[in-house]
Amino acid sequence: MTELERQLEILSRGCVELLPEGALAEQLALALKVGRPLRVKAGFDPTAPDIHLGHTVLLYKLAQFQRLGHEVILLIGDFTARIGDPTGRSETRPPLSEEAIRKNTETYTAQVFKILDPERTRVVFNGDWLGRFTLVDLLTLCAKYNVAPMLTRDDFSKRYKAGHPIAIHEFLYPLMQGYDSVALEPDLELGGSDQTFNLLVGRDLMRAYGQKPQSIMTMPLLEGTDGVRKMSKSYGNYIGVTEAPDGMFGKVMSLSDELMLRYMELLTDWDLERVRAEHPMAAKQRLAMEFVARFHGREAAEAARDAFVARFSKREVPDDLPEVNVPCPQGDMWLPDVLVAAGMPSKSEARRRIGAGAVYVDGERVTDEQARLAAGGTYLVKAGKRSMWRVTLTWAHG
RNA sequence: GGGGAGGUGCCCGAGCGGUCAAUGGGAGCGGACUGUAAAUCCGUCGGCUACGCCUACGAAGGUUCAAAUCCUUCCCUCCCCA
Repeated sequence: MTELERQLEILSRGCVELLPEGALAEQLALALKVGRPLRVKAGFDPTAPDIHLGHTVLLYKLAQFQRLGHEVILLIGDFTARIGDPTGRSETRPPLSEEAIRKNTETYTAQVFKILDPERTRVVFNGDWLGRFTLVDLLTLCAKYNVAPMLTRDDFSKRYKAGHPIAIHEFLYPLMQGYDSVALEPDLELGGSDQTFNLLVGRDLMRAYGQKPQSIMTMPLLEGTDGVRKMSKSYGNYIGVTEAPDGMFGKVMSLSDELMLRYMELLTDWDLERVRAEHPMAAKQRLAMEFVARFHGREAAEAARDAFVARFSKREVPDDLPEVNVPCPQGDMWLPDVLVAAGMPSKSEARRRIGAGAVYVDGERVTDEQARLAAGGTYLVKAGKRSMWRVTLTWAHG
């Protein structure tokens, strides 16, 4: 396999589209011949405070470029975030405050370098040039694009036909994003598959400004832990990169087998054929380790795995059990009251769990709703697979 | 500007004077089976030591022995015409 083939294989893994066809191969061939790395741009609007695994699909791809020696430009859309990308929206986005953007930018950049090599990443902010745009600059920019292609976009055309408002500035979003490419002159821009239109506008604008148009690589939007909808905080199906090791490990372990392969495809460079031959659980543990290590380090990953295996595979009692101290005004306490004190949302819920046979005290299943625990003792209380505490009933005068 | 429809539990969505804490589906939760997977099956899904009581059907009032269901006002969504 030649170096060109090797790079092409790594880089094209998982991606949805490479436009125009064959462009990347040509660019790579030239880059290798001349010894000049490709300049790759990817933009992120700091519209949310934290990033999740879904965002890291692009970052991982950028890291792959880096490892092959290419130049990565990470564009922070601090200016474009103020408008908000209208892509896929059925209505105008509310604008973000500068304050929120600034804060998000901080956390973003911190989290991004868990994946990217900071030494080899150029971070730029589009506020640096878009913030200085004059009206003349803007008019020049606008003169280089047409309304017609804007209206062919699915989201805009739906809104237009339905008579829903499209604010003029929403047309400006793709133009500004495209202008970023004019300002940075990348060889290739990487984006989510929902960004295809915006990325193509970048090509058109570069051409219009007399530059060599960038090629385009789009990546799929990662499915969330439900395996259906795209990963998103608002769907609650996400794995955040700042999540605690144990929680992250557990979430990965509960992915379906099929989804696990999808995550591996997009977020690792592992040989999927080989993974398929493995026991799915072993493979999943490896993936969980990989993610935890990526964001929290090797040691944390090992600890998370050990805790997981002990707790769920061997069903041992974890040693970091939450300790709960419950003041007990009498000689003993009604079990549902104890459960509520430990963290159950309500006594009704506690009684339901007892009735369902989910409650164990010191390893013994309790099915009697009227059960009471004596004050002064410490008990191992379990109320379903995810709720377990070490409860101490402290005798206290009421 | 004119006309019409509607706001119900986490979500979707029935109910249109009592038998409604409110059918059904989804999500969630628990149990069984497991690899804390998927699939499947069963159960549960406002609160309260409960064959009863309290709080709930956009908000506030009102009519009734009795209202999610009727009336009034208000708030908010959506659709059609111009």
